[in-house]
Amino acid sequence: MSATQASTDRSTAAGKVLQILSTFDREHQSQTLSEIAQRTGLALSTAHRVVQELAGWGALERADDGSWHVGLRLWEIASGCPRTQILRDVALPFMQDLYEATHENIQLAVREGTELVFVERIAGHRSVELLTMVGSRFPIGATGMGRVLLAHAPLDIQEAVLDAPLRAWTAHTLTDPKALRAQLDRIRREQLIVSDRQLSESTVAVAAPVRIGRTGPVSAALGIVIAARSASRARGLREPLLRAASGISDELGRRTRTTA
Amino acid sequence: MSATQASTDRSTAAGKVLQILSTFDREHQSQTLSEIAQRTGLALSTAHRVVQELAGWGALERADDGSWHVGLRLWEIASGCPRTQILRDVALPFMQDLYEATHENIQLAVREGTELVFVERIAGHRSVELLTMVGSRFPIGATGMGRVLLAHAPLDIQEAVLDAPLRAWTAHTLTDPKALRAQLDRIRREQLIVSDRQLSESTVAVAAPVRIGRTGPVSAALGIVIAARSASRARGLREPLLRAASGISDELGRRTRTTA
DNA sequence: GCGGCACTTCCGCCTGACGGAAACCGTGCT
DNA sequence: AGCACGGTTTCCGTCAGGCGGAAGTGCCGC
Repeated sequence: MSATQASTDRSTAAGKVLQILSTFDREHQSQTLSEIAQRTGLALSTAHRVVQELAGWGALERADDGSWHVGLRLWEIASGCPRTQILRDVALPFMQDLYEATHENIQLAVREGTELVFVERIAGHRSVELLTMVGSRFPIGATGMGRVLLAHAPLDIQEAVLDAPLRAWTAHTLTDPKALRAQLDRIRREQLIVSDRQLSESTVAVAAPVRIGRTGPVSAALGIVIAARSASRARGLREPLLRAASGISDELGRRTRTTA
Repeated sequence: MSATQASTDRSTAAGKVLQILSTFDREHQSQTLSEIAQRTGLALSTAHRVVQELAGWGALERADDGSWHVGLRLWEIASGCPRTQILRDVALPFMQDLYEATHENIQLAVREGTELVFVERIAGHRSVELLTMVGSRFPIGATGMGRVLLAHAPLDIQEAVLDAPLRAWTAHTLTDPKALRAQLDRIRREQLIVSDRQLSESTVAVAAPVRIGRTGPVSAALGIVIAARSASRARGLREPLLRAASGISDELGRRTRTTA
């Protein structure tokens, strides 16, 4: 009976729903029933039944070509996720202003575990091509924004990241734990980081922490990403970035105080 | 069989997951286990088990005070919802420009059934207080943006809305089906609507359809919402709104062509 | 027509979900 | 301290609902 499912053991009913939903990741936003069955390891008939049920609820929708994708209803529910919603509501106007002042890519991200998740982004037509999009994940050590979050993360997280080998995304990526540790110290001192071509050869980022209230815990990172060829502009972005970040922090503090 | 499952039949396993997720609506973004059990009608122990499982997966998260809310993982998956994602990706830069030109509330919405769902919004610090937020639903007949979508919806939807009694949200809301029908005609002719205090006494909206390609099906509505007291400005917003809407339409057409 | 593919439906076996009940907290009141 | 209470967690016997193999359907393309 179901002998060899060592690590793939997801036999609970709720688990099946989650398994199926999880297949709809960045690379597979739209897939056929058989793909779903394949990727989850479920029997076709089982996948079919669950998918039908999810569809009946609006959690999945079917495209004209017969493939499935995440439905509007699920998006609605999920868009109420407080981690992102409060943050977005509060941050957007500030990001707005920042964009208007700089016309560069403005990004907002939170930490989950040892990864960075992008929550919101403002970009004009003619901005740099970015690897990142809303909802995508990156290892926390690889980007300026990630390092900001890492610098303020619980110690066990920091150690975990520093102990693991650091991947070199570009020729400039810091891979020496010592150097990274020093950089984290500096972030804590200066509340800011200028990150030069760490994730991609063509981009430079400036990033700062967003807190809950002026001195509260760090809940997100705000960053500006510019083309590496105009790296000289980075210096001028520090001031507006810090202003925006502390504006968001203050507003977050105000809201959570009254809410709680 | 399965004869009389009128409304109370929610006995499937996947159903329980969905029932629970559905409780996390606009008004209940954060709730305790007992609330969930109550609102779903599930036994406490059952709710507990399922919630635990969802939490194990990151679909739900627990706040410091012990209450539950939607988790980041679910948000990530759902943020891949094509209906909203493609739209947002394409539309944001244009909404951006539009905001910069007008400094008013810029909103983007899609239709689902006979309802309007807000997908994205750009708003400055000092903008009008709005009833709407990203992810919220409204009856499609009540707003300018909704009527734009209604005007281009399948006929059965149109009839369904026109046949049902129209709620008067304000003293100015159109409630006569004849008048509404005329307005829909006009929207189709002019590709634009100025909607005067239909949903709230304090706001006026200008809205236009967003298509897939220049002549494709209408997939969303783009709108600008301003304070009713500055209604005179509405006229000047028509041009930029139409420009932005057709910009988005063109870009959408381009992308879906290459993707498909 | 025929084989192949992707999806849908059927149905009997059996497992994993169900929920009542009881234990386990933390908190506030006396 | 003792107690009562609301919310949460664990346990476990019963049994209904999920499971998936297999057969049926519909749709190409050869």
